[in-house]
Amino acid sequence: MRQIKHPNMDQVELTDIMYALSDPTRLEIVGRLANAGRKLTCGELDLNRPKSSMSHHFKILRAAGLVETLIEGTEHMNALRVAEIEQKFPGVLQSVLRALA
Amino acid sequence: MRQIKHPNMDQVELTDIMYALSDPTRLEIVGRLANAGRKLTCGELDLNRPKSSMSHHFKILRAAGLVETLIEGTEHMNALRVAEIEQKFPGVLQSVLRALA
DNA sequence: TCTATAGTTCGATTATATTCGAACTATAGA
DNA sequence: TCTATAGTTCGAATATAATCGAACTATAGA
Repeated sequence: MRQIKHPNMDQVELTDIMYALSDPTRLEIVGRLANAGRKLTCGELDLNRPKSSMSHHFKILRAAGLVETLIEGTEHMNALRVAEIEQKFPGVLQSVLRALA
Repeated sequence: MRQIKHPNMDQVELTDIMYALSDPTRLEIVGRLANAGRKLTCGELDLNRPKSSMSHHFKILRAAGLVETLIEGTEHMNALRVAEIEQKFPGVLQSVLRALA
């Protein structure tokens, strides 16, 4: 598996996004990715949880189209798909990020 | 029980709102309330589901601060708390409503 | 006071999510 | 080729949610 697969925006439902953002841990991840302004590894987020739990949450964030993960060496670099989400659902992610800040 | 209790906005968490909006049935209810532009009874929504199921979803929408229910006679009149939600979490509900339309 | 109506509550069933340890995969670097 | 590192997958336990029938509450109107 060379790179992780991500959904196209036209496959993403609003309910997927709402669901992904309904968990405090995932909202925390999203907030940190937004604040970082650069790609972060899962480890850098350090939410004090087992790797398998983090992996689970990232899977859901990816499925919702919120996060893009690029494999670089042994690390997985994560970024928010802000622009794409913004185009599909204008204002939704941006207003959530504003609410988090 | 004269009137139904609703949470103050300062008791409402963003995760509550995201969770409430993550269910297709509830998103449908929210969309219809927004489009109606007036208070609707549960029955008027007519989503073809048992009363107990509808009541369950309304309970969650109320707990999330999204819906306000006023008892008038035997009917429960429901409205979105658009202005209050907008003040607490600017843009969140509005952008979701735009995405639904 | 009786009846119909609107919605809630209760309780049980089923479905879906969360959590996390253990085993696994893939890559970098020695 | 060996080892360490980063993250995924698997599996099982536990928790939370959705669904809906049946019984209940409250009000309007006859």
